[in-house]
Amino acid sequence: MAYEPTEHHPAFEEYSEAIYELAEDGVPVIQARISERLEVSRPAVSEMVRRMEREDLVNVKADGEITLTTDGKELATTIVRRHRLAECFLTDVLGLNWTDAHSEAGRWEHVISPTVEAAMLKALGEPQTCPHGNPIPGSGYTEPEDAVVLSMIDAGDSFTVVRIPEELEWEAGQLEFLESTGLMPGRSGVVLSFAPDGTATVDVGDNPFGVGGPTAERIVVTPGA
Amino acid sequence: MAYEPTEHHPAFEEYSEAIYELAEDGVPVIQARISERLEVSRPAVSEMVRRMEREDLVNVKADGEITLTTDGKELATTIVRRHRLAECFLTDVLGLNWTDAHSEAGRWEHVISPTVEAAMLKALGEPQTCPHGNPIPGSGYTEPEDAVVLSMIDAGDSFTVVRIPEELEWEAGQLEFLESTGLMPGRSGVVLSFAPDGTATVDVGDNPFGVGGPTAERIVVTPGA
DNA sequence: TTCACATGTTAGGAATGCTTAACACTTGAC
DNA sequence: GTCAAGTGTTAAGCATTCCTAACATGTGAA
Repeated sequence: MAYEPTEHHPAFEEYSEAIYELAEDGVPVIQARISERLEVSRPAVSEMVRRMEREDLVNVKADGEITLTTDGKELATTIVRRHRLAECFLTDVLGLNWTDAHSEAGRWEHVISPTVEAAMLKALGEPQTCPHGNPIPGSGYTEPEDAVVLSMIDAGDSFTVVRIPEELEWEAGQLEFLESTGLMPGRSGVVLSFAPDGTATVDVGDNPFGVGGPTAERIVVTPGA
Repeated sequence: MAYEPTEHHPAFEEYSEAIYELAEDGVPVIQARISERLEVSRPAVSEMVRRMEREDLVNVKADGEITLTTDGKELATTIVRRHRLAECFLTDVLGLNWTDAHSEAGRWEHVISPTVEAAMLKALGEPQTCPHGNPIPGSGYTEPEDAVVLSMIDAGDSFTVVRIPEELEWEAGQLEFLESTGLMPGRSGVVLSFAPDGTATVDVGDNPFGVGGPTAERIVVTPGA
């Protein structure tokens, strides 16, 4: 890796991760989106993108789209891998809930060394996804081919949750809600109905509850139980 | 706690910890010692001490000795506790060696939350010392009353290792050496001889080996096997 | 007594990463 | 065509934390 995390540029790690995850979520990777995801001003992003370009971590296309270079991708996948591994570890070994695990992992990802990463991977039995179903880079995980978003399921049909995209994890209260309702990877349920505004009413075993349209358009599921 | 670690002054945590450990090791707590332990310039320490004084984390006596205030002590014990807990966790749960655990913990101490701290404490069965035998603040640990430094043991007498002070952990290669020879807390051995320069030759089961004078004056042991 | 060494401080500067204010440009809606 | 919204940039500045160079001061040894 050209860029060494030990060089102490935590911001490069944070920005690379954000760029990687925006692309993963299918969001156009432009400065404005990074600004929102990281909750920093647009000038801050502008400056940081320029510096990352200078360090050959990203390229900026003529239309403003930002892509990771080989080095940038290596840095990003390292951080994302450590983040998701840490989430697994925090939930499985230390018993944290989703919300706590997510926010903790946001700090842990910057202090985990290759040694610890290897030890965690071994202790966890080489998991392929984080607790929310997002793939751990390098694990060889591939999403089921018939994966669709929840809003594509017909009313009355059943589904199985595949993953809660990173984008939703950043919305306040979202993880608490999803965990409390049981709408988590591996669980199956039925779409009871759709409201005109796109809100889905689903049942995953306990009580039926509503899932807002934008959320239903992001949660990835497979058809069938 | 008056000072909130979330206020993003990681240096305050580092300096408080250094001050706490210097005092614990019996080293006079002055700026020059902090400068050496943290490997930063003396002007940097001078400035930081002034800022910590302003934030009511430390007091500076007329003779230059630095003491932690109530708030400073609270911050320091929090960080030291997390550091030593992390060392236990990294060695016991993830199987790291002493050296790796020590350097990892130096980063982990700044990202461990109260939630994770509680979970680690539970997972480890409420340990009272770190792997090197140093007390975990708040655990209620008290050092054996007959504890002395290794250099005080008479040649020919046996001893049991109590702890490797933090001071030695910062010396390059020291932890590797001690771990490889088996000179670790709980292990017993015999002092075979002392050289005129203070070097001790000891045997803790395998092959006899020499321990330098300054090191022998710092390792804490109890007389007897 | 004098000199060296240790210690602390001042002054000036740099890197990182953030802010707000202001401006320029594009694009879609009307 | 115009206007508003969205996007990116420049400029100026601030907080944190470090650096080197230079200087002041105290203390112990020769």
